[in-house]
Amino acid sequence: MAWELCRAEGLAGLSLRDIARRIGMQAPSLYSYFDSKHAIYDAMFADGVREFVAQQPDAPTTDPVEGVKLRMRYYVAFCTADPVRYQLLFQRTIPGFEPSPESYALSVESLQALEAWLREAGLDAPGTLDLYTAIAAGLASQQNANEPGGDRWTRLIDEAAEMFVHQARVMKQRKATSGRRKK
Amino acid sequence: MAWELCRAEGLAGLSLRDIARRIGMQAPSLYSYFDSKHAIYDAMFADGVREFVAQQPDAPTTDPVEGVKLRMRYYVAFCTADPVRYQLLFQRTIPGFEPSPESYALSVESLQALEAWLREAGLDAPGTLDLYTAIAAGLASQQNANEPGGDRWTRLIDEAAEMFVHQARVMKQRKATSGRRKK
DNA sequence: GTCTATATTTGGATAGAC
DNA sequence: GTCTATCCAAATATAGAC
Repeated sequence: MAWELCRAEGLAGLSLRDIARRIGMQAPSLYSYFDSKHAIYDAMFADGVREFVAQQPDAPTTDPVEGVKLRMRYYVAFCTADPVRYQLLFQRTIPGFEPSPESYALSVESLQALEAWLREAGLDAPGTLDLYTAIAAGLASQQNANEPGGDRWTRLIDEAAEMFVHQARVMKQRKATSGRRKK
Repeated sequence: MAWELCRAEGLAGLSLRDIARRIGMQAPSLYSYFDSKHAIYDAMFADGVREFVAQQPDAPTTDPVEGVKLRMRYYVAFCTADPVRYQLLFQRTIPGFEPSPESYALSVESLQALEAWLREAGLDAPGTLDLYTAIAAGLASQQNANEPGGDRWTRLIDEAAEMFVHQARVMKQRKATSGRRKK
């Protein structure tokens, strides 16, 4: 079915009537497919995560800097391509909406995949994953909030990736050093 | 007047009735002070920016790492102390709301002050300011979205500050080098 | 300047014909 | 399964008494 159509548009302040009209239907027809408006949100949430995972490029763990650049570019492009989807999936500021456990599990999986990738790339000190998500989310968030459609922040991705990998290595080094010291 | 009271609570999905009740009034009484709900948003936006500026700590430009740590701690604490205020001021996802030119000017001023501070601290290569705001916003955004009230991201602030200053210096160095090369 | 009462609009959801 | 018609609740905003 073509529910993906409405995804590209928006829903933060959209009514069921608006959503329905965009896909050439009347509002009540939506209830043949979904129990409530939140069920629509949830389906879009799950759909968004699946698409994020499916289209994610393979990134080399043998060259962490290049790999992180690739991954960050993809993430930020995904977020800025559809700010409303970004809001639904990552900002979670839709009033009253929380994804169902099943949908949420999808996003947890995706995060674990990122964690595994970072480990494989040798970037696995505590806090490294969270630092990564903060940097990537920050670039996307600033771009969407202050200059949607522009590149004032997206053009910093490569520099940010280098910065992150450098810091991740420092963190790992510190961990090793303090570990030795403790022994 | 005590309109600041409602600021601490929330408004993303709040009605005028809710706002009014929190300050011990009835909804229509608000119209003695504001022309519309958006006018309330705008007043809260301006008020939030003013408070952000007023309470900002002095940070030493003589020790950029320490200064950035101080500033980032303050920014993230300000954002996480009141996620709804954060949404209103920095995420800008309140449906239909845009600050008035006068209110917006306040936030531009604040950003220019940050830029001036960074320059004074010697961190003034192109993109440095935007990298700073991305990192700070990313930490706040992730904390609020994924673990409101926790410290999973806030505890990374000092590390992030060190990382940022290091990168800012790299960027400045590169600029100087490429400048020489061009000459 | 604050209240009660109410107008007006809008949005989510249901009923029932086709 | 999609439509029209409609119900019901909630929200912004206004009118007018006090």
